[in-house]
Order: sequence, then C-alpha cells, then structure tokens
Amino acid sequence: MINNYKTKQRKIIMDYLIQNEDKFVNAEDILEYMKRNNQEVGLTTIYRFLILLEKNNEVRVEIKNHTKYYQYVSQESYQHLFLKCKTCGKSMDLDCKEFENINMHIKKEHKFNLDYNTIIYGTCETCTK
Amino acid sequence: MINNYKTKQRKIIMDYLIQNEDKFVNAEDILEYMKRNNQEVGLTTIYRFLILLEKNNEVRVEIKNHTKYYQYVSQESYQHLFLKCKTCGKSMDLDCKEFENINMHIKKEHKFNLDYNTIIYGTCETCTK
DNA sequence: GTAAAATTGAAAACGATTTTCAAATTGAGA
DNA sequence: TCTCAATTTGAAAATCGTTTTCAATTTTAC
Repeated sequence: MINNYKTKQRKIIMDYLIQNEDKFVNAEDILEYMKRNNQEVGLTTIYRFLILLEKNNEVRVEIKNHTKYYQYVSQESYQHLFLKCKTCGKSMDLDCKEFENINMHIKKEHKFNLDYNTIIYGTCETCTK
Repeated sequence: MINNYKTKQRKIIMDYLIQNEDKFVNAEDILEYMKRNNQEVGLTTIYRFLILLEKNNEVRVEIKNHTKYYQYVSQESYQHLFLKCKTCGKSMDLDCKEFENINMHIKKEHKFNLDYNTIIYGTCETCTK
C-alpha cells in the first residue's frame, strides 16, 4: 500500500479500479472509461501504473488472449487463493479457514510460501454439466 | 492423449518436449533445437502444434514476459497442483494425497473442479530468506 | 489410386505492450 | 514561496511474440 497516487492521472485510474473491484479489466477498458468521462489519461500512463500496482501486489493479474487483465485487491495484507472458472469467468475467494490449512501444509511439507492473490483455475458446477 | 503425432514435424517436436520434461520451453527454444539438429520445422508449425497440445491438456503453460512456456506432462489423466517458485523457478508436484484433500474440499464446498496441471506460484524456502 | 481433408511454412499482418524523449508536474530544501 | 532535482506524463515509434494468409505438400479415407 505504497503511496503511489500523487498525480491526478493515478487517482483517476485507482478510482476506476476500485469501482470495478468485482471484475478484471484491461488497459483498453480503462482508456475507454477515461474517454467516456472526458478525462485526460494517456495509454502509456495506464500501462505504467498497472505495472506498478502489479509489483506492489495491489492487483490480481490474469492473462487471456495475450492481454493482461487486472483486478484491484483491497486488503493487501490478506493472503488469498482465488478460484476462477475458465469457462464462464465466475470466481470466488477460497474461505480463509480452508486456505489456512492448505497454506500451512504447503509451507511445512513443501517449504513454499504461497503468493498473494494466486488464481487457481477450474470449472464451476454449472459449466461442468 | 489424442493421436496428433502423425507427421514428421510433430514427432520431432514431441521428442524435444519429452526430452525436456523437467523444464519449461518456448517456441523459440524448439526452433533453435531444430536448427542445431538440421531438422526442418517451421516456426508456424511449432506454434500451431503447441496450441493443439495446450487444448488437449498435454502441457503445462506459463506466461512470462509476454512469452508462453510449455512443459510436457506425461500422465495426462493424472490431475496435479504444481508449485513453482516465482524467484528461482524451482518447482514440484503437490503430492497426490494432499492434493486429494484440497481437490475434494474445493469440489464439495466450492463446487469447482480444478483444472489439470494448475500452477500455483509462491516463493521457496531459499528464496524467502 | 484418387479425391477430400489436414498439415506445412514463408511472408505478411497483428496487436498488446514497451521504449523514447521532450515537456509538464511534483517534491524537498532553502 | 522560489528553485532545482526527481518524477511523471504522453504522443509517436519501436518491439516482438504470435497469428493469419494462402498456395503447396502430405496424409487419410474409401
């Protein structure tokens, strides 16, 4: 949660990301929002800021068709596993309790510390049928 | 395990992937191997075959710096979680027994069927220090 | 053996992202 | 508040992995 929102442009981008916390958006989505709202933010600036957010673990990242999609993650200090259906895109957090078990097992037995905001892919019940 | 290896080109690519089962390789790696061994396989063919293998769940896929890397997975019918250190690249399968618990929990409580060969990222013990 | 289907590969196109570089903005210290 | 250094911005150009195109070749089915 480093203070990266000093400039007008970054504040606007952050607003958009927070407004759309429930979905994954890409640079183009952000640019279009800017245009619709007559905000002046260049595409280059958007890309640069997204890279910064990624480095700071403030977003989940997903790549689809050679395009990066971002989802803002509010509680930066809170570690998650995140389930996502490859078919319909539906997604959910793995509840904290179960996550702790998995995390502990992996830490103790496999000597790995899971990343923040890892996305695990699968297929949801509806799409499985 | 569909029979996609009818042609000379595909056989050579498969040989290379199986030889390098322990690492992730990209299209360029495969092309260079071809050149070194005076095999005639075009880059387009390599890309096309990799897309096919991905569709058939015969490879694990990882994207790094806008480049796709592939790792051949021998037992196609066997579902894995795969841990990978983001820093040093070291990786390992999550052992079957523990995986079953996680898989069951996710299936029952969250109504999700995990993908084959999902990669989970983290940091290994050495790199954490 | 023959026609249809699938595969190949060189070249061109694509397109998301990054780089460049000069101008504008912001921050820190006087 | 002024000043200079550091950071940020953005338009345009470059990058580069991947995909498309299309004609030629190979494979398959009957």
